[in-house]
Amino acid sequence: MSDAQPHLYLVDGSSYIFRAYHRLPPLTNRHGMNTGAVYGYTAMLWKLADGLSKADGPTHMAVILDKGSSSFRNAMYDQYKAHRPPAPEDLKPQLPLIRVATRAFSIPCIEEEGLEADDIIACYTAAARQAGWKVTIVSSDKDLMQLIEDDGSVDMLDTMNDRRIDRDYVVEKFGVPPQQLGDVLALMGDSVDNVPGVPGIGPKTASQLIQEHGSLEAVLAAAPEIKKPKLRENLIAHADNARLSRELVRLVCEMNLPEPLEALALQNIPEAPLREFLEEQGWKSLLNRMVGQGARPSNGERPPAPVREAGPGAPEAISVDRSTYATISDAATLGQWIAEARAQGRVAIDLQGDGGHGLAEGLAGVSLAIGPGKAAYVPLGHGTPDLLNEGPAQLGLKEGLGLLRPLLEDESVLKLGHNLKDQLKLLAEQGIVVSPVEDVMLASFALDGGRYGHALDELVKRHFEHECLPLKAVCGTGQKAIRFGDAPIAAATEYAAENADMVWRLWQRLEHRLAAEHATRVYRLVDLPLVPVVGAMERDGVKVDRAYLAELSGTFAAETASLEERIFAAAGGPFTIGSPQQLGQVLYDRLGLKGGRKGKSGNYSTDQAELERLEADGVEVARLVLDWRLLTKLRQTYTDALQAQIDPKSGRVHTRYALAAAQTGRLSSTDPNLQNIPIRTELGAKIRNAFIAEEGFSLLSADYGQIELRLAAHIADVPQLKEAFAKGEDIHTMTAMELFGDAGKDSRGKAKTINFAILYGISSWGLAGRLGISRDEGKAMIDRYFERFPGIKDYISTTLEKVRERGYSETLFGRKTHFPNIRSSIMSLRQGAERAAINAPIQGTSADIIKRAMVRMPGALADAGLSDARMLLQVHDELVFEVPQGREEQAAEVIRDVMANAAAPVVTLDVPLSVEVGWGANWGVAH
DNA sequence: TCGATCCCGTA
DNA sequence: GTACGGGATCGAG
Repeated sequence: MSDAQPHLYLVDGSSYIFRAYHRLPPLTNRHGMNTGAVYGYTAMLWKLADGLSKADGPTHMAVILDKGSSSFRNAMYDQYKAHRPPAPEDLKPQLPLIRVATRAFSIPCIEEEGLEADDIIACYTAAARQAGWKVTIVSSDKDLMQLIEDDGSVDMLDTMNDRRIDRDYVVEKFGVPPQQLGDVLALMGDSVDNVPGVPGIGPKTASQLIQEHGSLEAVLAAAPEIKKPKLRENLIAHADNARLSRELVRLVCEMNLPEPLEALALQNIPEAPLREFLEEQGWKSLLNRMVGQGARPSNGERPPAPVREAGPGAPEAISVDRSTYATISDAATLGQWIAEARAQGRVAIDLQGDGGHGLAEGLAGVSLAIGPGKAAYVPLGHGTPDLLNEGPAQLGLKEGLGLLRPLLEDESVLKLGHNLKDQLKLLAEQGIVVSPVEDVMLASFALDGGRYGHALDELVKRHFEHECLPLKAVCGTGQKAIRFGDAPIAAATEYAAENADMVWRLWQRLEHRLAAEHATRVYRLVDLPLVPVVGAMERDGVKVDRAYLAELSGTFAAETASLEERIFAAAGGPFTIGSPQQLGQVLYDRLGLKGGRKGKSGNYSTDQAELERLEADGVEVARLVLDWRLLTKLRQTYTDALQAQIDPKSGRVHTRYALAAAQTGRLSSTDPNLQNIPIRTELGAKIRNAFIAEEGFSLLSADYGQIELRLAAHIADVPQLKEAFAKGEDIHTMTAMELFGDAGKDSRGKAKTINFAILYGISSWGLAGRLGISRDEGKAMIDRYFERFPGIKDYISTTLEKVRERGYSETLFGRKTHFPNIRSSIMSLRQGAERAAINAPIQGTSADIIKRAMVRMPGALADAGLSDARMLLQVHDELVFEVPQGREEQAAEVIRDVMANAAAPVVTLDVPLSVEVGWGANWGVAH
């Protein structure tokens, strides 16, 4: 190591320990004390000290801690950090251990009464800079980011997420450089430290304002001219709070250094005290690392890094010149391209529709790519046929598709596409069955699910840092939008050919990862084969009784009108009932009702729970509004909207299923969403009766009973649950008996709530809210549940451990869902990710199973001589079919069989899957 | 015309 | 507490 510039590492010990406590799994030392956080802390110090001889590693190091509970900021503002919950019980005894651990490393530990760690860090940073040293602050606290210097002389290291935080990071995250960060933080406030900020201003607005005006004072000065009324008022009314907040977030250095800089030199660490500490704690793995290494755990030997998969990797820079794309308007040229595609054995294709959603309205053209940058557009339906003008030179639809058909159907030529479902649907209408195919959207979904969206332009941006020509640049937007087929051919070529080009390049990049990252099974055996199946469901659509819906609409409307009158009478005048803002004002300001709860936008909450609370207090208008909401919701969202969605050509409703939208692997349904048709309320359930079978057919509904609980029983290996399912017992009753020793209505209801809470990633707070009990009672109930069903507890901890280590969860079939926030330093994000990570394997396995059933269904029906039976809808655990009358029993047998055995042979479940089947003239009676 | 927010329907 | 999509309102452009 040369005598280069000294480099001081300042470790923000207090904040580290809190974060470590929340994110690391609990760990018990040999005295039965939880030491997870201290262990994490020790491992971190180890790693840092290990950098002594490394480039950019520390030459000097100190740990800075908070001391005492109040600082000069409390004198400034007595509410500062007032709402901080006390440290969790099992963290408290760990706090003094930090000092012990730090001493064991012979690293100085600095704390000062009345000063927060942040201020001490600011002081040392200033002193070290003055001495010409480099400083790295080991923390992820945003307040400390104010200290970062543009020239790199001060940066931060977030060891939790293993990343350097520098000026660019701050600019990216907050929109301003570190020098202006304090102003942004002052505006946005901090609910954890109870820094007030300005109401209604969050990170986004704060950053925008400071960027615009340069400083907090400038923002406050300009406040009267700000256009947005709410923002203006808040800025003026809370200017003092903003200034106070500015002082609260300011880091101050008003102390003499308790230890001189030179005293912080990092030495080789003496072995004895460290060994003693590790032995005391019983941390064998760290002890073993010391063996033969001397005390300093360096000498090049690092513990093996956790196994991480490749991931999307760094973006690959590409150069794209859209002007080189070809437009093909004659048969000879197209023939040459087709020949070259044949020679390559693969071709990327993209179809351009004519308007409306997806490709429903017909074909404007086809683009092809036969290599990176080698792409062309074949217009087929541009311009409107016109007796006087010929329109643009192009191959006609018939001729063009005639030439392309042999290529598209050639089994020896691989067709690459993005979201091929919609394109294959359209070609199928022309009688062209494309095979074989690969879909980059689905490949990306299988590889990078949960990481980001899988739209083509987003994938291109992520993988190539390239911006695709947006469709609106070609077709415009809104009312003035034109059909793709009416766009100028030159622009259409740039857009369409680029898409095919990008598909080609993406497949090159994704293909090899499928096998390497074990995503092949989900991609090839589940999602890809589902494409034509779902395409057929969309094409077939479901018949809807328009007259019946219209009648319901009428009834609902009349009912709504009378409710409206009564609401206005009770409210003392008309207002927009549908506006939560106005409703809140009427209830709490005009009528003066008590107990209004305001959300962060400053409006009163008027959601169902609040209105029900008012209703219980005898407020009649609350009941009326609830009824009004139910009726308007049903009318607007269902009876009216559904009528509008009936395709005039088929008289049926053709929903569209998104295959790569839901993180867990579920399908989603849009335009209209047929996966949220009402059923729970009596009134809502009437809407299901509008879904009817074609003349001579019945609607048949088959749904899995409690599939997610069954999967939880299997995955978490809970003997009692598995046994109950095997015997066909009522699962919630069984749970109630286990938990409470009785299965009265009340107990069973509670048990049911807990069972669901488990699936959703339980928290004592959430359960308490749901059951209307205290948090402690909720906690006790969860503890009891874990005690009775230890498998569930193990499942949760091992799942989280795995996700933290690898970054993703997996279903029984190997579908991965990534959780980028699982190690976030922002608690709410992290906890959200944890709940989702607990739920994803269960919800995702259920999605895999029903998808496998769907893939097998058409063949199974055909084999049974039921090719007239059609699968129409999927609602997560339910499939809806149209079956010829008189064949219902037989179809039910086949369907039940396919669904119940859909996990096999890949996965053998310890619990049976039950399938309930019903049928009738409409969905309401079938379900 | 667009995005954010609130509210609410399903599994 | 999980996973979605969509309607209305509101405020901005």
